[in-house]
Amino acid sequence: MPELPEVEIVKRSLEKTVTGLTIKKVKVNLPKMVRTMGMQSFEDELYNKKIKNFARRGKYLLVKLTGNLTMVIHLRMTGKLIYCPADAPPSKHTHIFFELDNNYHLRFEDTRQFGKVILVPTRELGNVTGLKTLGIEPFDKNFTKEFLKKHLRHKRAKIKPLLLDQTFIAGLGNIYADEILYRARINPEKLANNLTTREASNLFYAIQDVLTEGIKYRGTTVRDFVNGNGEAGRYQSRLQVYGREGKPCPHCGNIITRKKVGGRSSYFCPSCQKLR
DNA sequence: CCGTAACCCTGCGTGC
DNA sequence: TGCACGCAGGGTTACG
Repeated sequence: MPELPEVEIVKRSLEKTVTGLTIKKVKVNLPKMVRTMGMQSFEDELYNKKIKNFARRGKYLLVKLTGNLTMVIHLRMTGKLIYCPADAPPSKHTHIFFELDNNYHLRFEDTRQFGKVILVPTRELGNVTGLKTLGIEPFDKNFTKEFLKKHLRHKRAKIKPLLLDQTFIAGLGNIYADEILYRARINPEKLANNLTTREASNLFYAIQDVLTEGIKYRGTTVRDFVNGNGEAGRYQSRLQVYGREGKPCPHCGNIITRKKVGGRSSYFCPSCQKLR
């Protein structure tokens, strides 16, 4: 499931392959995957637009095009962007074809159809639902341990659901949230305002370190994540707790538990991450 | 303010 | 072997 590191990896691979190319034709097989803001036709508006550059905000990928247009792409759980030769056979879940001027395609595939591609005039990016309410970037210079501590102080929510709240910090999903809490030795159900200064500080470093490692290992492929070239990530081999229910904690050897917290499966070590 | 659940959807694991 | 079922998941929205 693409979280910040996976979206960053997709961004970096597409930057290399499709920057500077021009979209010659767009074919949308599943119209609900697509939306436009203030335009009638997704296909028509994209005709002859050149791909200028890429950006990422939280789990959103932003594709900047000529004509002052931006494509806002959210992969949700199973969305993929694949750069491939025009004659490569499409998968049965390929919903959008972007035909480029070099006889290659950029394709959007999404098994579960939760993803979205929104075409928007760049000046209206601030009106895109989800994007406009995003919280701070984990690698923003203003995201510091003081910032984190200060904002945790008056939150009464459990820390895990809070980490997943995109309007608080942008880009964390279920896998990295569990890995971060494990690294910081914090129980997912601990209330945010009960975290000590030390714990808040540990949490801050865990957020940046775990995400940095996720990027370094090119993302986590649990089911089917691939980058823009169809290559899997390698961070799944580094996971300490996520998906490891019943297995020994790498630190203390006790058994890793799974429990629903805020409606999401949460994996943690009950002895390293005490509620206390 | 916070928690819970529904919604969108397909694939997969489980149990009969 | 096959079928029915339930669960998983991100983010938004609705409701208590």
